[in-house]
Amino acid sequence: MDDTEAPSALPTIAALREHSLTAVVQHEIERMILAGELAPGVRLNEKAVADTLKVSRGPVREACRALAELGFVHLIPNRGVFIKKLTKEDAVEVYDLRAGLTGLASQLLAPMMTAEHLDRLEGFVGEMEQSAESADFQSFYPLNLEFHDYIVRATGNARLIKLYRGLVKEFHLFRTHGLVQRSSLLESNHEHRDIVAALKAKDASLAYLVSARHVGNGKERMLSALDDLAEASPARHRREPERGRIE
Amino acid sequence: MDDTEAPSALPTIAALREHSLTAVVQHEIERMILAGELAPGVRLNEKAVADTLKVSRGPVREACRALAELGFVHLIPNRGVFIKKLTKEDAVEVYDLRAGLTGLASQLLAPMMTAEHLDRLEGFVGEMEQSAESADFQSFYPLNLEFHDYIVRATGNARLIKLYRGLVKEFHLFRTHGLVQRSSLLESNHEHRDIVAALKAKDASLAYLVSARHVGNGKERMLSALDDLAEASPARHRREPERGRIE
DNA sequence: GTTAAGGAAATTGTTGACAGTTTGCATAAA
DNA sequence: TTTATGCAAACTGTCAACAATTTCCTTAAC
Repeated sequence: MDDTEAPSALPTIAALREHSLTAVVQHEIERMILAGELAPGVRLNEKAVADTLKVSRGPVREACRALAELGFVHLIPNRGVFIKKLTKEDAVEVYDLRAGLTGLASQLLAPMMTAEHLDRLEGFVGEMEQSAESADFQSFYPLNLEFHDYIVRATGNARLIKLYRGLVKEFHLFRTHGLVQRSSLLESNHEHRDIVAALKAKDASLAYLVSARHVGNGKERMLSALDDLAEASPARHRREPERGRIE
Repeated sequence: MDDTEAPSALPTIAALREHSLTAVVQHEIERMILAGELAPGVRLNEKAVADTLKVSRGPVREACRALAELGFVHLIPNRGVFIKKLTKEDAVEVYDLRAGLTGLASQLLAPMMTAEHLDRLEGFVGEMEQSAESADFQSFYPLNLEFHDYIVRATGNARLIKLYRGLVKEFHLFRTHGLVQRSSLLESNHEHRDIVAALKAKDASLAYLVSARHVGNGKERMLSALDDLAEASPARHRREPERGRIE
């Protein structure tokens, strides 16, 4: 089974033909949201977006429909599309789901573990160990992403892969919104070792447990960090971002 | 801003305003797919759909974009939208995911179980018991759906609820395509009792295990049934549905 | 008989325009 | 000053038309 998706081999012809205007617009809006260029809660002005991207409103509207289904924006009839606002409750939801899917991926992979899988995973853990020891969050973070993505990919379950990556994107949103802190790198990587060990032993139940708990620990760290934050500035009431326009 | 408005007296106006043409079209196409009126693999003729529903192509295209993100249709640039074909591999994917999400829901609900939760769940199991004893699949099936949906709903995790219900819809598709058989009702309900028992004991790990296994058993029954089917008519090669038009 | 080429028809991609609704401002009344 | 009212601008919802691409049928060559 080929579980490694070709990164970007020959996007020459295929890329141009695969990318309709709508797809490009969708990708661009998604990028803007993930990059924080579109603040949560603001309304997307269809015409403004269309003019900026040099297209008509049709593709923009189609892209927004897709993004709404993906959960990045919210549609209100006759009002327009609004960038989804993410609350602490949303973070909890995403963490819980991510824990479940991460655990499920490990559980599914455990019985089909190959030597190559083990090699790759141990490679990631080794690299992360180095990053963690030098407290290099910059290099640790993408490795961490790739480690978990690799496990999910290796299951071969396309739906699981899609859902998981969607959650990871939402998770990125929390980072840009400052809801996530850098956790203890060494501690995190120790949990990675536990995951690999369970996979190596082909113990599906254990693999689920340690994987789900790994994400769950991240959730707990976030919640306690948020509580600390609230304690530091207790009377701070939430500011409601009003409607606004892009550009 | 405290608008002391009457709770939810007239959904008539709200309902109309909530439903844009696009939403109606999306719902209608989804219904046609789930009802089997649109066969897998066939192309959706935008103009034909638009004419049938008495709308222009714009809303149809927007609806299709949303349905593509939901996984019901597949978009091929310059070719059109195609109803997703579901294979045995798809069924396995959906089963595995559904097992994971079902397990996750039980795991999340376990620590927050209330007396009312227990009451409702035991009620469902009791009703299913009656249906199972009289081999009344017709009444058992919706009860079974509601039992599981209730557990998922009770978690309060909106994303989990949405994903789970999406999978259930896909699962319905397999039923209409004959990939799923009526399993042993009594056996299935016995597993329901195990789930409720684990939830009652607030044992999250056990709740996950029995819930996930419950769905996993369904998967195994489907696979073995499929194998039997293949054995019965061995040389039957899969017919490739060609492109076609609706109506 | 099979394969290749050409062109017409059908279909999708995209655009601009119009209708209905919402928003915001200005004016007026209390 | 505050609150209501009405009008104008802006925006979304929808549609019909045009452009680009694909599909299909006909014709011709081997």
